[in-house]
Amino acid sequence: MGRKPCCDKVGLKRGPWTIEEDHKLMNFIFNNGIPCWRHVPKLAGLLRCGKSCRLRWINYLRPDLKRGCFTESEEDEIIRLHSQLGNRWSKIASHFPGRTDNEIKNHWNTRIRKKLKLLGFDPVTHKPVENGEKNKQEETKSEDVRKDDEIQTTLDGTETDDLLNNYEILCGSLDSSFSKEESNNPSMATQEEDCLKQWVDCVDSFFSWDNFIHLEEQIPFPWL
DNA sequence: AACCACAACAACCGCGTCCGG
DNA sequence: GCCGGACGCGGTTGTTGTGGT
Repeated sequence: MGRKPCCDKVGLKRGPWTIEEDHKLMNFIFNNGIPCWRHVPKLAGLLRCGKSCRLRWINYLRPDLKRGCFTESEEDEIIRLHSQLGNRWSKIASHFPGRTDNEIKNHWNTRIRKKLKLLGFDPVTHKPVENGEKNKQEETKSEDVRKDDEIQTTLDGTETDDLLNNYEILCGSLDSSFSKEESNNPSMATQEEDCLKQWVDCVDSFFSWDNFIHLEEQIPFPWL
């Protein structure tokens, strides 16, 4: 029963990636593309499994990643998409160029879910929590959590009722098509440009580019 | 200054799906 | 159509950072 592990784990490194490992992986992918993740670690000289390399590349090293906090409008769209798609993070992420499913999932679990709960909505169904159920939940809350909730009931001075209204308006427009919005979005090109700039700034400060040999000649970047 | 609790994020794990043989 | 390998996804865990006591 069960699947074979994706790789022989003996002797493989785990945990946080070092700069040197990132460097090796990036250098390899820039020079060779991604032939087969299973072979990448060996060819790149890394003691990692292919899955780990893939994850690192997708979630952290990819040039088109947009790092930084989620904007309010991004959060709103995440909520809206989640109400439509559920926990299909990759599908949700596909609507946010430069954002990864992991990033969105983490943001949902750490912030948005709490926000919805505080507003009295079930983050799974996106429906208002029943009063009885809510009361039951309230009873089981610790004193500390309740205090926390009291503070949070007004966010930035906005009354909870207003927030509820906003949320309902948000969810009320579920029919609008995303692809249509995207295609009509004039800021999309500048967003991509910003992503690239951000990434270059980020990598610049992170690595010594002297270590890359004639990078511009070797990287098959589509924009070069 | 030291400790603790919590939040945020990175990374791992296991399963489902896809695809080529 | 079946099988097995590889990839992708979503849930979960681990690690690090930060604020409070």
